[in-house]
Amino acid sequence: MSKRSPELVDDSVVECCSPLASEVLTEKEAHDVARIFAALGDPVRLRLLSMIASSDEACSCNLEAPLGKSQPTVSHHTRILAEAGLIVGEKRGRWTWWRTVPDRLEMAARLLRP
Amino acid sequence: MSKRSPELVDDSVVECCSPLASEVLTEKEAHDVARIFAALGDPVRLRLLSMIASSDEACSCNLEAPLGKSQPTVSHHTRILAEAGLIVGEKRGRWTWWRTVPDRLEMAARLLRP
DNA sequence: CATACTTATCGACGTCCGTCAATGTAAAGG
DNA sequence: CCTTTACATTGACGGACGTCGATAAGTATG
Repeated sequence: MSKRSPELVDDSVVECCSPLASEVLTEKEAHDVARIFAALGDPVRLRLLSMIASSDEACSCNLEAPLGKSQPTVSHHTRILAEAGLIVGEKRGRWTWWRTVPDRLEMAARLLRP
Repeated sequence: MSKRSPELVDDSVVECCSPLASEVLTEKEAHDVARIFAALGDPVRLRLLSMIASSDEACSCNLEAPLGKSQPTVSHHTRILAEAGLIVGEKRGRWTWWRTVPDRLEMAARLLRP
């Protein structure tokens, strides 16, 4: 999909982490989890994710205008969300349709709340 | 507590946000929430938070060594976590004791999971 | 007070991030 | 084919971030 850094966040993270409080994160766990939260740590990406989650499928063409960002910028952000495993894109005909990955959101939530 | 940017994340955020999916975040909501997730988006801060959460109170003196970071760096990170409302520090005697703020973690989790 | 100790702040450095114009790529429809 | 459409990638720029040494500010103890 991309030449450099196709690197998705390791899937083992999904299994790995019981709530933060139960045990101290290792360095690797912290690194992987941080990438997920970092993806959530930008206002534009949060609104992007929010838009996708609200209408359970969204194509990029509907995202640029409400965000007020350029097409490359939107593409950049969808990529980061996708690499964090929070959304997935499916190309159908002309458009790419984005959906959230509930398991991933669930997993992130589980880290914060027992 | 600090000369510049004592600016905590607006508390109204705690009320504001139903799950991401239910309604598209406004720009302000996204901005405030992003600061919280951004605070979680660094491996060192995650381990820091994890350590504090595990032993429900921790003093900075116990944090530097296991993190392998300098004292100013640890101080920097505790400050960011505190400004995000995720931890609070209490000065008792010589040391500052840090605790997590369960409501904040709960709120962040609620955004991700209905 | 003087000293030791703990934490916060400052200044500097290198790196990463968000942004966009320009360009590339791939598919659809004539 | 060629044009149009949708999206990705590149390159560049400014700003934010993580880090640490040095230093300041605050607090216990002699």
